[in-house]
Amino acid sequence: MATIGDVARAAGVSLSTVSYVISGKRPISQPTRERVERAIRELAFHPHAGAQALASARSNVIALMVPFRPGINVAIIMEFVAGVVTAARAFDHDVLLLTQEDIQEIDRVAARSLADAVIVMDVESEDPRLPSLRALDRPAVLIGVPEDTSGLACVDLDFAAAGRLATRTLIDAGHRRVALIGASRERFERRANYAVRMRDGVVEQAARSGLEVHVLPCEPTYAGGVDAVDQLLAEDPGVTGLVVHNEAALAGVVDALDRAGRPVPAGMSVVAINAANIAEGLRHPVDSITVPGHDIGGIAVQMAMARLQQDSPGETRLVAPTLTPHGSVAPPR
Amino acid sequence: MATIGDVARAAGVSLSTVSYVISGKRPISQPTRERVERAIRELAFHPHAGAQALASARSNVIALMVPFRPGINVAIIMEFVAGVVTAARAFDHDVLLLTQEDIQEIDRVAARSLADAVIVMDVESEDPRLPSLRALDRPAVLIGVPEDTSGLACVDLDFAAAGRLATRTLIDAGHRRVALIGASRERFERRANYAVRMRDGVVEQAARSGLEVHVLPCEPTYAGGVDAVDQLLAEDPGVTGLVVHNEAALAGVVDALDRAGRPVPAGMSVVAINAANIAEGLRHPVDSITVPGHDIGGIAVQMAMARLQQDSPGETRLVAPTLTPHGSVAPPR
DNA sequence: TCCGTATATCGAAGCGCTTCGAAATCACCA
DNA sequence: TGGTGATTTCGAAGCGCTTCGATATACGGA
Repeated sequence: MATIGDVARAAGVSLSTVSYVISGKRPISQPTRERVERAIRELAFHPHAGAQALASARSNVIALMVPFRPGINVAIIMEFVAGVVTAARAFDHDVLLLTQEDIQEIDRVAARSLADAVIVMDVESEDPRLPSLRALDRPAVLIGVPEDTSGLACVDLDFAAAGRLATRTLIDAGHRRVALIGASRERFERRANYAVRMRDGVVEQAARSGLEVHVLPCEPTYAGGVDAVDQLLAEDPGVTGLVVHNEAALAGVVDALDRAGRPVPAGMSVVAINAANIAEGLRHPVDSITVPGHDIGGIAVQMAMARLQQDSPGETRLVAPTLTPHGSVAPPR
Repeated sequence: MATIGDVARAAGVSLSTVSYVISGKRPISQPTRERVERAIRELAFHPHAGAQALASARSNVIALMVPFRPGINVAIIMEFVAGVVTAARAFDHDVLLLTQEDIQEIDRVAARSLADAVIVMDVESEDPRLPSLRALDRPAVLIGVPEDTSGLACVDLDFAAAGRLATRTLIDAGHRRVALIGASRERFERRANYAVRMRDGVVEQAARSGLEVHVLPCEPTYAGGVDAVDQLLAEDPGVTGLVVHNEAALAGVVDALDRAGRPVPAGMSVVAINAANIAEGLRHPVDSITVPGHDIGGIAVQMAMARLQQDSPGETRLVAPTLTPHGSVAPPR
């Protein structure tokens, strides 16, 4: 494996000149630079990551903490991850994978100077990792918005806006009785921020039109969706517009509506919030606000990089939702 | 951030003694070791990863190349990843994430000494990465089995055995007409090894009982499953046992059988191969051979670690399948 | 008592890079 | 022609750790 010394010898310059050619931190004359670059190419030189990290106090690695606990929405997680990796590479950084099982991993990675910055996914309202993250001596970016964001950098979909958008779509189509099939009761009880913000958005938008919303928590399974529909139609058969914020239950919801003689969209208009590539796999495709996981992951990296340049104050960035129609919203009959 | 020098001073020993206490590569007397360990604890010392990598020529990092291309089975990917990370941490290694977009990433990571070993997921029969992997100057483990495994370390589910097991389950229940709804035509045409091996296992097991198998490729969507069932029932209504090796289509298959008056299991017995946590989300749960992604990921790490100790010859490890019944197999009516 | 052997610890070199200050070179003008 | 400042390159120190050979100490046997 060639070293920077080999390159220097081949190009007939000093070690430091090669280093400056690579980093661009000092001006190097055109001819010298060309000789060095040629030597680098010919020797297929790649700087030793450890040596670089040691000398420069920068690892060029971002740590990414991914939730692996069961029940998590895998598709969307993968999108985030892909977005983070892609963006990180664009900044010439690599991504180190951490699991959520052990909070201490954050500190270990920082203390060992393994990573320059940390991105944490799936942050909850009262996340146990918040103290560590606040105390961390390097940039941290949270995907998800905790209750108290002071001093933190956060990014997420604007779930309140998504709730409003979904609801407005139904109302604009003429629906006057609207329901929300949301996250599981457990999520609401733990005050999972996305679930709460979403619900508040739906309720608020409906209130603007003088409407009330029937809110049903729902287990994140096919059966959960079926149960929620059964319950809804029993308690409130006049509902004609439905917002579904529960990806795993969506198929069950659609099927149950079908079997109840309320097929989408003739018998029930539906708007869902979910990961991309879900809406198409259903018996009846559903208008969707997809979580732009790739974009959000990219923004998280940008925020981390910015904070690596200069430490910035806390900031929460909420990405605006967009709705993709699939013909599941029709006027009420 | 404390350095090993701080620890040495605090414990009143030399630098090298601290290093040997940490690595255990030379015997250190009990009292000395205790003093050093106390100093480490009190200073919260963590060795600098870059310095360690530089001095020891070992980064303690495994690179993991994950497929992010669309259409991939996300759930199972996540299981692999989780298995790899968990196992890696058990060996005191971290995991660096690479995407499949760029083959050169493997070489870059190796040349920079960023990773000690590489694990590559979703390897195809004629994978474009095979040359790089064969030429690599450090251990590589493939998840998936290419056509020519010479000199390579591979691990995967034993799909042929899975095919035999699924088929035997149906035959033992009394079924004499059996079909396979498999991967997409495109997968078969590209000779995706898992698709082919699975099919061969099914066909072989059936042949042992003197039976033939109706094999249908199937698009990996809900609609694909519906289409496959329609086609099957049209062409071969006498089929009573079905093996489904197409996770995304499974829901469509089950629903289509339902609507065709052939509900599972009364009208059709079904065994599926899929990721865990899929079978339960269906209208009718289905007997499943789940891909043990977590285990396979762990084995991949073990293989990499073993090859870090001493280079071993090529080896392919196939994990035996296990079937979890969910009541979707009944005697033919 | 002295030597050989085993055990425990030390010291220094070196891993491959970055970075700072200084040296060398050059152009230009007085 | 010498001096000045700007431009380009060099040299050496140092980042924090590992590891090899050497030293120091202890112990048992002759």
